Amino acid sequence: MLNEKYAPHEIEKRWQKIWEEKKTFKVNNDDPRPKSYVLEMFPYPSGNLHMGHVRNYSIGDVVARFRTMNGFNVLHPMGWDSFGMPAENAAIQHNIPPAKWTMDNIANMRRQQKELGLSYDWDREVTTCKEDYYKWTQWFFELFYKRGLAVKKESAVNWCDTCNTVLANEQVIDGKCWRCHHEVVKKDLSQWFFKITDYADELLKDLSLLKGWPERVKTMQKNWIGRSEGLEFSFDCPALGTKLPVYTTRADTIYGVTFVVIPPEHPLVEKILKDNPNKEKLEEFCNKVRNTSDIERTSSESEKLGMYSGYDCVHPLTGHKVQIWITNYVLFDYGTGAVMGVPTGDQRDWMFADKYGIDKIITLQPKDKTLSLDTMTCAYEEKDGVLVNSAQFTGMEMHKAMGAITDYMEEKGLGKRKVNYRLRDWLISRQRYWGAPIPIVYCPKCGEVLVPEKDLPVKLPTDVKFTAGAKSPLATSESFVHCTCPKCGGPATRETDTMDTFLCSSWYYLRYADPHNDKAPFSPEAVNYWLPVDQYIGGIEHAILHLLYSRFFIKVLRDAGLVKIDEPFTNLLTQGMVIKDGAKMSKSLGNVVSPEEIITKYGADTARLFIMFAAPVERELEWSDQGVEGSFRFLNRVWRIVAHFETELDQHVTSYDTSNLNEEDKKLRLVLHSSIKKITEDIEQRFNFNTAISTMMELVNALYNYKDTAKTVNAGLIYETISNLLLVMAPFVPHITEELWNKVIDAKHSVHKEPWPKYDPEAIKVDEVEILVQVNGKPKDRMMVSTSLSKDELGKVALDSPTVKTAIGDKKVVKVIAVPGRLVNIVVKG
RNA sequence: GCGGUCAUGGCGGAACGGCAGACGCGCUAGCCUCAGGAGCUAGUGGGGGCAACCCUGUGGAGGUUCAAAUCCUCUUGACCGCACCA
Repeated sequence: MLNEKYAPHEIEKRWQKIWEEKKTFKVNNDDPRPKSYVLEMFPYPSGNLHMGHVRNYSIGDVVARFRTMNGFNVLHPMGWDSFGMPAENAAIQHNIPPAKWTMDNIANMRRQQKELGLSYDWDREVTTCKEDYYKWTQWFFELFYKRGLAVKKESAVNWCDTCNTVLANEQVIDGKCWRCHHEVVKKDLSQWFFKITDYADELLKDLSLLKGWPERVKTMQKNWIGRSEGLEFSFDCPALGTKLPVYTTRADTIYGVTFVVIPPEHPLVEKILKDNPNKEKLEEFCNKVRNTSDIERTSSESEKLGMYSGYDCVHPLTGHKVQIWITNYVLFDYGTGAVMGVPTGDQRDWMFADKYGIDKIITLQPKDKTLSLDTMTCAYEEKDGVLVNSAQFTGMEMHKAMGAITDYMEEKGLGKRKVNYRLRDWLISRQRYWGAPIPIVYCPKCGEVLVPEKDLPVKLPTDVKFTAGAKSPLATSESFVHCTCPKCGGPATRETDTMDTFLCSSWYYLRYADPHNDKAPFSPEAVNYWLPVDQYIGGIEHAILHLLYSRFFIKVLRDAGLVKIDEPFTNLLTQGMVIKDGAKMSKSLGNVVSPEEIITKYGADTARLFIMFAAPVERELEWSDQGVEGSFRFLNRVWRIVAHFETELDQHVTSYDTSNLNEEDKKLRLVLHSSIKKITEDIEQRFNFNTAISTMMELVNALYNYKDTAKTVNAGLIYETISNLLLVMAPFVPHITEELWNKVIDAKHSVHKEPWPKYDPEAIKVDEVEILVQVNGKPKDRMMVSTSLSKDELGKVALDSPTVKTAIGDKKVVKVIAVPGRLVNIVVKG
């Protein structure tokens, strides 16, 4: 006998225990069913789950359970991206060891996840800060190193003073640190880089393979990689005894060059300064520019400043003198680090020339107009025009001229075509403690040496001071720093930096395939079976960072023969944020709703249902306490209607005569089968979980309606309806459905192991349908007609309607459009 | 500046080019109840009408179409990404 009242807490605790004991969601690598890999981005163990997590995992859980019910062997794992700064900050502030802080948080968050009833195979849990994981992260570093893709190089890098570490380009948002939001400064340091730029072209090109990714994410990656085609050529600088190479995408404006600009970082500056009469002032200027913050320096709004170097170079085509200027508006690490200045073709150059009185030459103008320096007030930056003052290219259309001039320069050996990328190499060193140590040893004799594979992992020491300042805390551990050289056996020191945590997360989805392997990061059989991830689900904030790094990793691993795939994630679903009162939930705004609080009040099923119902997955979800009540009310309605029909259900009438149904039965059966169809399509094809749920609500409403209107209860139909209702609801609200299934349908088998229901096409066929009759597009009448009518017959019936006749009056019927099953539109004139 | 997304009742949101507002929240009225912050029933875009009904309506202006929230052009606003990348 069912309880009269729905009591979520008792039900949920009980079933969670049973699922855990029976290992209901355990998955095997050898299973005859087709595989499906459903993955949610693993969390950083910050301490507590927030609503964003709940949304992420609820979506993943619905997809995973739906696929299981549809006959797939589904891999649905969970783990912890557990290296990172917050653990270290806890150590500094509260004197708690980072490992303890992290593991405590993991335990708490895992408990919260279990309270949500998520269908993870917990036996496959991975934790990136554990030795059995970071051993392989280090192993991958070595793989990259051996393939020449991990290199140490000196360069101006992003430095966050608050976090005391360097950052990758991708981790600098608007000139600020992605974690602490403090301003990032440039520092010249020797750091480890992964050469992601070697794969720039493929990372761009293969975006076209990702048909299951949102356009938005692909566009963001495309822009981030930023491929551009242009011409690289050099200006001769006889006075400095060297050449000055520049890069341009506007070869057509080459005859308009009147100066060349270089940044203070440019190697030529040293030569310029030597014996320069203006040395002091130039040096002062260079230092001033170098000390400007990065945001200021790279903002398009900041003033363009420069100083004439005192040296000129020679235009390769005209032989004219071209002044060399040192400026603050050129990026040293893009292209050749020097740029040609064309005042009439580029607004920045125009303003710069105006300010410092540099010559301007018009070399491009509109087809139907002649430009003059006397009347021009800004550069001509239009995307069409004709060349003037450009020797043999004068009169040529600009796009044609771009090619022609480039060809000419190549023929004469003056320059060559060049492709440049905005993407920079991935800086992976971090001067932090809580990360995987870089497995490198520095030997006075042998230089840079890899730690042999058999000695991995290089373990994190525990005898460190966290207040090391600009150096990694690892440097404070004597026992860690001093070692012997693996090559010569002499005394050596270890690299004290750790790896960016994004490296740990670039391969975790591979480890789930084979999580306990201690011989290799994974076996080829396991990854070949499970990978690629069929459905990846996570926040848009990783559009570039994690998703780009992971794609890069897979390409390198593929080239190393470790995997056979080109891309890690076939389909990507980017969920929207959970907000409240129009703003992101945050402690400082005081608008945080904690998942635990909701689970305590209504249970996990309500929380999951509401979060799936309140908004389409990709859009922002506005949290509404009243909305949650509505979801809870719905589950209560389900419970009561099942309880109401318990007597009929107990008879287990699993079949009935469908050819002899009364009106109420027919109606309910139609709603049932069209609901199954709609819900299946909503989940499978479009991820329209919100409308899938509204369809379930309609089905429940139909059941209530049946209860009130049916003169007799058809026990077979009720059994069919309620068992199917529980099945389609199961992925969304696993506890209540399991309980009801167990009590009234099948006490022996889990609802979550049942096959997904199929609708009966016969049941959704109707003999008669209501169609709308329009006259000139305006609704005039509606009528029940047989579905077997042809278009012509439909038109005739419509024209016969008295209402329609009145509406037509004495006007002339011009055309009749009939759409079977929908409407007839009669076009009249006069 | 470049690239992208979006705009529908009081609110969250539905709607293969085919009856706009499904479903839910909120609100109103009624029933049930000692009571209700429980449950049930009905109503709920705006304007008009006693009424059957009529007019109007998807940010704005045009266009395509028998038919437009949906397609096209322009425009306004909001949000997001990149941004001195030569």
